[in-house]
Amino acid sequence: MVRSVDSPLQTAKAWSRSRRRKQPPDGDTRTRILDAAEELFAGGGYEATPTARIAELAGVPKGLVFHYFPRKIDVLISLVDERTVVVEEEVEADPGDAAGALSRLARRLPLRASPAMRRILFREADTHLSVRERLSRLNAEIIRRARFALELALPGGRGDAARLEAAAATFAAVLLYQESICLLTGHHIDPDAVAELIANALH
Amino acid sequence: MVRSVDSPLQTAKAWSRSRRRKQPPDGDTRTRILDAAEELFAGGGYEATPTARIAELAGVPKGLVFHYFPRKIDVLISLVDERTVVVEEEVEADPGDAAGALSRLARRLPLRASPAMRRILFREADTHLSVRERLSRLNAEIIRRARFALELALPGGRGDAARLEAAAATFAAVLLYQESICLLTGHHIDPDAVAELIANALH
Amino acid sequence: MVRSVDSPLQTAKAWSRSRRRKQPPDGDTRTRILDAAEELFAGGGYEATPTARIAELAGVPKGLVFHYFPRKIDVLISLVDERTVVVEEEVEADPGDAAGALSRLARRLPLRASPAMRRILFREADTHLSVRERLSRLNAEIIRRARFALELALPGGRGDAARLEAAAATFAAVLLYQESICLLTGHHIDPDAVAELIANALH
Amino acid sequence: MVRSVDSPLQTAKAWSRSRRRKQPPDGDTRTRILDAAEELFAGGGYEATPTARIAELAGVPKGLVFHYFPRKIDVLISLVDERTVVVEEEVEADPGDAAGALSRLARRLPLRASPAMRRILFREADTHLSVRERLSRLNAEIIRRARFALELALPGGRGDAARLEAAAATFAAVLLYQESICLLTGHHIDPDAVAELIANALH
DNA sequence: TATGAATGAGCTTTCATTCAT
DNA sequence: AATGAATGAAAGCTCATTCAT
Repeated sequence: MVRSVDSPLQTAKAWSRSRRRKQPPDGDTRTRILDAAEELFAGGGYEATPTARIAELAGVPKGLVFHYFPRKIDVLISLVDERTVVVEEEVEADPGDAAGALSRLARRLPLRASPAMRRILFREADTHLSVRERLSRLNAEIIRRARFALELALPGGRGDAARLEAAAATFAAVLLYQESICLLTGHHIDPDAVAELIANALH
Repeated sequence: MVRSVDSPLQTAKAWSRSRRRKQPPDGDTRTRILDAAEELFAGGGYEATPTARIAELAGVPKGLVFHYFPRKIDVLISLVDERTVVVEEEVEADPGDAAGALSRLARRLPLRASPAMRRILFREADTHLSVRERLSRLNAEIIRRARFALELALPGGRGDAARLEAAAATFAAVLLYQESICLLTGHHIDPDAVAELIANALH
Repeated sequence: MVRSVDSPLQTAKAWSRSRRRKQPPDGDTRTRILDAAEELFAGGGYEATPTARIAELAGVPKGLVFHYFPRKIDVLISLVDERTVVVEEEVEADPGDAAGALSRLARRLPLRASPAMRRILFREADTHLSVRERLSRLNAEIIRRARFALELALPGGRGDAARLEAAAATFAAVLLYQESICLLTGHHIDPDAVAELIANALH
Repeated sequence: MVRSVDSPLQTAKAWSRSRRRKQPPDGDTRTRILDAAEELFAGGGYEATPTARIAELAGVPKGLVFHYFPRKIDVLISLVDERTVVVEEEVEADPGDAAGALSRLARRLPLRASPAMRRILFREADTHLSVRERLSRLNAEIIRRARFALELALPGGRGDAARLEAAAATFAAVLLYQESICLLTGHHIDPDAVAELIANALH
């Protein structure tokens, strides 16, 4: 069964609840290590997190972490690899309602990842290539979908391609960073309002 | 279109040239240490940069770094404190031209900081409170100015306050993170296009 | 007069010989570290002894010291905690012979500790609270025993309580510091002579 | 004018009051450095006191300390040399009253030194030879005087020489360390009571 | 005499990683 | 798979001492 991500605004608590239901009671050792790393990387950052604390939080001996993940960076790589899935599937169009389509995109990012993993994805993007690539694909996918939604709603002008591209990229940027912005500056942005805004802008 | 020297997109080299001309000669050892730290923090991140490498790049003995900055974090704090100035001054209004005003805001962020310092500001926001606060103030100032520019151009509707706020916040988010997005994902966003987009959206 | 093996004046070499025979084999790495620390702390003092030299003398890598003792001070604390036992048990009285009882107390301090540990106990008393507390308890115990020995030998006067207390405290002070005095000033004090002296004084 | 030390129990506050009266308002630079060192060495110990903190407390630049005292150890040496004077002068005898003579000795140690300096003398005895020597001389002088006081009061037996020596040494040990004992263990010893005790013991 | 920047050796401590069991 | 002791390189930081001014 697929982990659904109903909204980028889903809380961390709700996420872990939904995950825990589908897994063995405490999860196997490898999973517990990744769980611990996810929490710690999201909280204090990859560099500032010693492997010893990962092991401690996971409740496993220190040496075991290196049994599953030969180098520390492999924990991060595995985390991103296994716990951030960029969903690249086709979506049905809705010719009449660009704002609605964007709004849906905002509420359901093409990304299966916990809030913690989203944070890691943004924060550790320059720690390792694999993280950056994942983020890049996510960004591209959001842009692709936003462009698709907007194209249908537009009469199809000529020089409008550039504006459309800018609109899609803007929408992606806001979606990706609204969470970080809110965490860092306390300033909340309503994705639906942005969706409507962008859709309006192209009329 | 040509990027002016004042643009946030000016190169690192151009920045340091312009700064050196006007900074007081406050003993260049401390300055060299900060220069080195600025470069290294921007490149590899605060946590991943040993003080020894800062000293090495600055061409000073290791101990001297701690003469000026008792703790490593003080280097970061001083850097942000002294090299990122959020400009909070009044700007002239231009009632007729919201897009132009936003465009000008994009080209001339209310922030005096080198590209490297901007990178540090965004990247190390959760490393220390002082960085987060500076970023927060910058974000608030951009929103304030964007709101101001848009207000004048609007007929002055009733329930439009929320839309206006969302537009301003969106604009700020994109401006702040366009540079990071570009670096991380390679996807470039044209600030002028975003300015026009946002302005259009509110008509 | 021959110093018995139980005497506080037994040599360091004799002590370690006797200990090694009966100590449980509790992983000898930790023990070797403590042995080395005991020797070095006694010789040059806690502050003047680098952990690196402890490791070196113990024949273990530097990092291992911190595996067992997270902070340097923990080595001292553990040393005092595990290697200085203040014996607080009841002793049989000897009503007729106060001098003899004191003499026995002098020869057999209510303290199980090597000469080196005794030195550390006295020298590092203001380095850490735990050391001071141990020394305090030792002092109190000697006083308690001395008072007990003297009480029996006294006819049981009225205002003699104060004199008795002073005598006991004096005896304790001399016993505790005779070793230090001898080391520092070269002046030797015979505990037996002091015992006889104090006993006589109360008649 | 000579600094009088009326009693080993004179408080630190009283001492500094009496000294300040006879000196120029803040004392010259060298004096201020020694004052600061005296306070810090007494408080935290020689090894644990950085020269920088001495300078700071003295209110002089760091470099100046090394102008007056080329090596850190010279501060300690000068302190002991100049601020602990062992008084080796003849005293009038009082044939009838051994207890009184000892009591007077206790109240007026043959040592001109502040309480802080006394603490330094005992604590840093194995830090440097010159300190140890000073302590040794002080001990010897106390013993000499105690012996002198006791000799007169005794009938003058033959084998009593050893007992007399032990008594004198005991008295010295208690006097020297009563202050330390009190500080470390909180156990107070009344010098007068000890004086009477020792005097009684030899009858 | 006064000053504080400069120097570098050495300190405590951290940590990724290895390894024997 | 599991365990935690072992390892040593390197980190942040301290500090006595020097030196140019």
